[in-house]
Amino acid sequence: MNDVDPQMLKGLVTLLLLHLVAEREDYGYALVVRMRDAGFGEMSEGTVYPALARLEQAMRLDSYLVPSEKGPARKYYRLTPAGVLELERALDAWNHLTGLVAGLVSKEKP
Amino acid sequence: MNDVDPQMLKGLVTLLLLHLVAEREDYGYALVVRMRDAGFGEMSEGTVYPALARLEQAMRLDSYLVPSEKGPARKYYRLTPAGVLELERALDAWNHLTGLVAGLVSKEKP
DNA sequence: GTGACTACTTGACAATGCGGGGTACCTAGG
DNA sequence: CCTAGGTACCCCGCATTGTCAAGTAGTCAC
Repeated sequence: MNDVDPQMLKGLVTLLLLHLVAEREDYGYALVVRMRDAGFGEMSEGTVYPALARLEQAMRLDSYLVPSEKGPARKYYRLTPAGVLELERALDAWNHLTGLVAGLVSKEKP
Repeated sequence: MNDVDPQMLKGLVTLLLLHLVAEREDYGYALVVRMRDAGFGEMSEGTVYPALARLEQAMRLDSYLVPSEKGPARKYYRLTPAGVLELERALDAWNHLTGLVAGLVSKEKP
């Protein structure tokens, strides 16, 4: 019932995609579905595909095509070593950020 | 020693500013300093002032000038009723978001 | 061949953080 | 006087990135 603020998603998509791919190599459309299932329903293909392309161009991911019985070939993504590092970095940044915010905001019930 | 990912800050500045002003009515420059002290050193005046202006234009904040002994007049900000609601909404969105991410990411120590 | 589902891509658009510069006021040092 | 520095505000251009809509294609069922 709750929407996620689109602006708050910025920079998070990277973290999410790297994490999902780290869990299991997958292709774009499936990643969209997995994010939808995880509660990020607002994140549509127009968000995910460009983000994947950026990550690939930045050498955090690489890809390989796998033919599908049901439709066009699927482009699977896999973490590069740089991608693994980037995932750690992004996770640290996220934890750091949530820590800071929690420290600020939770002054009403100490 | 850790930088905050600029992209992850998007949409969060609003929440932070509303929260800080809710804690204590304050003026722009002081808010910049308070954010710096809170660990958001990257958030410069170029970020805060426009954000405050946006919030005022959106009727979440209103402002009044107070002369200062040390420099130009200070523009103090105060929450409007809509600002209070917006703060709650932003806080809910933030908690919702961190909850979703935590649910996704913390599968390595269940 | 039409429709539906899968799958990827692209483009115009908008929001917003960042950096640098600009204005102005005051105090203190030379 | 004039310069430096701290306070305080504002604005512009830039880059990043999410959104929405449209487009291309393949497969399958009717």
